[in-house]
Amino acid sequence: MKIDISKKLPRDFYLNDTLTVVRKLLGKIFVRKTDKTILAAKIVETEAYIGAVDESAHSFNGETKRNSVMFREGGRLYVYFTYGMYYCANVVTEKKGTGNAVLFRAMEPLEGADLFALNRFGKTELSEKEKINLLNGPAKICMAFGIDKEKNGVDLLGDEIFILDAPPVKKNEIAVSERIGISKSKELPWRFYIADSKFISRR
DNA sequence: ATCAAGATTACCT
DNA sequence: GGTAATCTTGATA
Repeated sequence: MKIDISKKLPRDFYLNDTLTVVRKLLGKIFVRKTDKTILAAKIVETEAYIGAVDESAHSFNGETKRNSVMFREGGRLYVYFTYGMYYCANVVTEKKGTGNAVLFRAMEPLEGADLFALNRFGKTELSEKEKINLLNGPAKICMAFGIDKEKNGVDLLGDEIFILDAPPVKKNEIAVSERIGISKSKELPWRFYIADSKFISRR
């Protein structure tokens, strides 16, 4: 797969309404470039977190040291540490000060399978089940891409981590549900995924 | 200063 | 389906 920088999503994409961005991100290509390697995957599952009304959003009680990136202008990566051992990655949305973001929950590997495999399982020969499990959870994505707190706040309009445009997923191919793994504001139907993808997280 | 909870995962029966 | 692992953060005192 060729990486065409001209297709990088522009700032305006991220400044749209969060519930628009959370759907439009489905099908887009998340990319991390390092010196010699390119990692790329198709986004197949996302969740919206909207600070003003969402008790489960990290930003709900206002800005803190941990969540400060959520309050910056849309288009940056918000990476947080949780459960003592995992990182999860979001993209910040909307204008500065709003405290909104979209969590990446699952992706389909496109480029860099060997490095994904090494980062996740310490080997390159994977079973079919392991191949499916490479990126099908928010912390798995960070493990596979090598994303940790060093990447918190990185601008997705830069050259290391960015998202490429791709044809939109048809509305009737997008499924909606309640979000996973939260205890507050559970009723909000803000999880979106490509209905027929094998690579979504479960539970 | 102390403490409980957590946007999870892997492994168990 | 159940739970241990593991530790930072934010809230409360």
